[in-house]
Amino acid sequence: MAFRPTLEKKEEKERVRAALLRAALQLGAVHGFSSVGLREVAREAGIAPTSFYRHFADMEELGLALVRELVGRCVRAIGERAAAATRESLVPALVDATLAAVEQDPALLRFIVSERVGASTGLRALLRSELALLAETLRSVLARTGIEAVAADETVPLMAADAALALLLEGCVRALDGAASVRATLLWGLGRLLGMPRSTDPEVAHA
Amino acid sequence: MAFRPTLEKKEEKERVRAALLRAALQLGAVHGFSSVGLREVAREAGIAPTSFYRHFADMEELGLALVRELVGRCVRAIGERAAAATRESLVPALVDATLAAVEQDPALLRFIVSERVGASTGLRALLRSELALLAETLRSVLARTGIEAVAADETVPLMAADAALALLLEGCVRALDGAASVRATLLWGLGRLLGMPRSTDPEVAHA
DNA sequence: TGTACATCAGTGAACGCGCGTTCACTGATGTAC
DNA sequence: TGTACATCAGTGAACGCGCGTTCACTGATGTAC
Repeated sequence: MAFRPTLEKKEEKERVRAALLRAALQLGAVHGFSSVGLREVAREAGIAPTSFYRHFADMEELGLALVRELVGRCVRAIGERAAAATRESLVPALVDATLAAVEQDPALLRFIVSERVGASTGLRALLRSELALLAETLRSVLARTGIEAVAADETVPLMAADAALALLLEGCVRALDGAASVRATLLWGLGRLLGMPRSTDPEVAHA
Repeated sequence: MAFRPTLEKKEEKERVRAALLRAALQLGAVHGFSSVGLREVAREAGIAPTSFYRHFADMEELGLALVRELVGRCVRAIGERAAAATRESLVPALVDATLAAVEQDPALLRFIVSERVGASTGLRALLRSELALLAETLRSVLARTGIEAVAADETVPLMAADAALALLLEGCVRALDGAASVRATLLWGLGRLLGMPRSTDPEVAHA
C-alpha cells in the first residue's frame, strides 16, 4: 500500500533541495543569511515560492539543514586530515585543509564564519557544536602526538585546540577577503601556539 | 544671517541621534545588523519613521557612523591600555581591557565581531580598518617592549599582532556567549603567541 | 521693543512593493485488484 | 491488461502586512532691522 517513489523521483527532489541549499548559501554570502528571504531563495533555485514548502517549513529549517549537511561534511573533512597527520605534519595539514576548504567552497566558509556569531540562537548553537567537534578532534590529535601532553595543567590541550581553531577561522575570514600571506601567518601562529617552532622561525628568547 | 541653533537644541538632536545608534546596536544584537530596518530603529528610538531622515540618509549611513564613533572609541580605548603597558603587563592588560569592553557594552562588541564578517562591503571595510589600527598599535607595542623584536623575519611582529587580535576577537565571541574561563584561555593563548610563557604555565618541551 | 522671515527636527498620510503564507488545483507516477 | 485510487512535487492567485520613501505641514526658535 505504501507509496514508493522511484529512485529517479527521489533524485529529482534531492536535486531541487540541493539547489535551495546552494541558493541560500550564495545569497547569504552577499548580504548575510538572516536577511535572505524564502522567495529570494526559491527564485534563485528556479522554483515557485510555494514549492519551497515541499522541502522546508521555513528558512530556519533550511539553515539547520545547511549546517547539519554541508557544514558538517566540511568540518569533518578538515578533522580527518588533522587526525591522519603526524606530529610534524599536523600544522601544515590543518592549514592546508582549511585553506583548501575556503578555495573549494567560499560561500560555505563565509556562511560558517559569519553565522557563528550572527545567526539566530538555534542555528548558532548547532554551528558551534559542529565546530566543537572539530576542536575535540584537534584536542585528541594533540594528545595522541604528544604535543602539549607534558603540560601539568590538563586544560591546556583544550585551550590549545580552541585557540588553534580560532586562528584557523580568522584565517578563513582573511582568505575570503582576499588577503595575502594568510598561509604563512597561520603556519607561524599555529606553530607558536602549539609549541612547535618552525625551522625557519627560530624561537625567540623569553623574558 | 546664518541660522545658529542653541547649544540646547544641538544637544537634543544629539540625544536623538545617539538613541538611534543605540537602538540599531540593540536590535542588531538580536538578529544581525543587516536585517534591522529603518522603521524598526525609529520605533525603538521613539521617533516617527520619517524623522529618521533628519539624522541619516539610510541604514548604511547609520552603520558607518556606528563604526566611526562607537566602535572607534572602543578599540582606541583598548589600544591605549595596551600602549600604556609594560612588557610584563601587556598580555593581562590586553585581555582585561577587551573583556571589560565586552562587559561594558555587549551589544557593541557583538556588532563588531558579527559585522566584521557579515556586513555590507563598505561597512565591513571600515570596521576592518578600525581593527587594523588596533593591530598596528599592538605591533608597535611589541616592537617597543622588545617582544618578538629579535626575530629575524620582520613580518613576525605584524603576524603576532594579527594573531593576537584574532584571539582577542574570538575571546569576545565566547564571552558574549557566556562561556567560562575565557580569561584563562586568552592569557594562555596570548602568552604563548607572543612568546611570554606565564609562570604558572611552564614552557612545554619542544620537539 | 516689535515684526517679518529663515531654519530645521519632527510629523501623519499616502504610495507602491516584496514579503511569507494559504489554498485549491494539476499532472505524473506508483499501488491494488 | 485495464481501471480506480493514492501520493506528492510543483503551481498561480490571492491575502494581509510591514517596509522604505515622498510630501506638505507644524511649531519652536534664531536672525535682521
